[in-house]
Amino acid sequence: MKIGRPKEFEEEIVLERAMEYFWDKGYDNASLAGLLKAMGIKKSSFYQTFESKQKIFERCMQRYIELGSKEITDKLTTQSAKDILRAYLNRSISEIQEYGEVRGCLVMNAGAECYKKYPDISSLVKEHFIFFHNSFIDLVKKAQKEGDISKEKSASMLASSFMTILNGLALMIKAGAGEDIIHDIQEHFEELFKA
Amino acid sequence: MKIGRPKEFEEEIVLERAMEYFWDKGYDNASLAGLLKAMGIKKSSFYQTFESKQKIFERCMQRYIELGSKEITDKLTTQSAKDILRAYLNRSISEIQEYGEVRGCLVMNAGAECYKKYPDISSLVKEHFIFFHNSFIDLVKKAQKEGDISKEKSASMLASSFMTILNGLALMIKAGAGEDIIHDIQEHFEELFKA
DNA sequence: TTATTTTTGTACCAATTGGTACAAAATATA
DNA sequence: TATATTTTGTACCAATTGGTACAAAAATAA
Repeated sequence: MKIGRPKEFEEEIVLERAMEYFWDKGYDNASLAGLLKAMGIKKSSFYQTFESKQKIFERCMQRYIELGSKEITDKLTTQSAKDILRAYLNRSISEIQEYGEVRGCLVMNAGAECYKKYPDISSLVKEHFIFFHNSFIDLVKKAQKEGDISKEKSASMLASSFMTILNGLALMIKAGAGEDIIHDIQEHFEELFKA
Repeated sequence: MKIGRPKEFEEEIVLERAMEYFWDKGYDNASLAGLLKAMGIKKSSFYQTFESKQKIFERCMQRYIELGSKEITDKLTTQSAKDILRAYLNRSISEIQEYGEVRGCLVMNAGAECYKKYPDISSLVKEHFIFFHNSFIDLVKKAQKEGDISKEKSASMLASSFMTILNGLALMIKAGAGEDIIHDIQEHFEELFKA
């Protein structure tokens, strides 16, 4: 067995708790104190295991993407690609309806927040951004192949537009958009992604 | 004449300097020290004239909207409504091309940043949000009347979509979107707002 | 049991935050 | 000139920030 005093927590579990906390609060507004409380570990354990606030945040973004990718591949066995795209849009909407809050995308939020302030995080976000974009291109292409989205528009353009709408909607809701405007956006989505 | 020692600055001027600073930095990330430096006044003058960081920020949002509205009415004498809409979209794009930075909309940024953290600012943003939306509805209706946008889609839906794209684009650029994706969004705009 | 290794708890730290207190300076009125 | 009024400059403040130091605790290996 491993020598020395054993860890009293599982790294993966407390990492995902940190991820949820960062997702709620963003980067700067996530205080170390709150983070430790959310993770259920003490400061010394935190710094020994995760090195710094920035380092664990970067790991949280990575974990966020891993979990998201896994979710898509899982859903693809039972849902159409277009339904998955629609589900992304409806996520912010049901969040606000059920919990009264919107979180948006952890990584894209970090992109906006850390822009011009934390270059390391920003460039990591930029890498992830490309991954997101490619994932959406794949989904659009699949939906086009399945006949649910017209093949007249390019998959790249539709993926870009979709990401823009997705992130724009979350921001709009945070800024105070009500049911009527949310409905407008849904209509816009159906119009853009018609067969 | 007014009794007592005279002010060494003009309130309106330093207010607009504060507005620019907040526009660059956001709310939390705008430090009092930086704000004072940008405004060119001392702490005591600041607190006597503007009361608090939050109060001056609220005044900055108000000023931002006043200046924006004035800009639109000015442009409407020489430009078509559709060109003004297009100019909004191109603003973020030329910002990134010329200065290498994107600021987005001061008020909408505040909406995202202050969401669930500063209820007073959030509810003020919500008020302004409605004003923005109505302004865009007016512009769309005008463009429809001028024959530059199809009358088949509702003005409200187009205004909502436009705001979403506008704010989504700024966020996308901050998160690392490159020229190709920006081009995709421009294409999407022209497609959505065709005659 | 003793020595070694690792984790955990607590106390501490310098820097920064927005905001206040108060005296000094600059003006108008009497 | 003396007094009232307002602005400005400086010193200060408590609270919070992310991060470090170090001893106590808990395990294995000898």
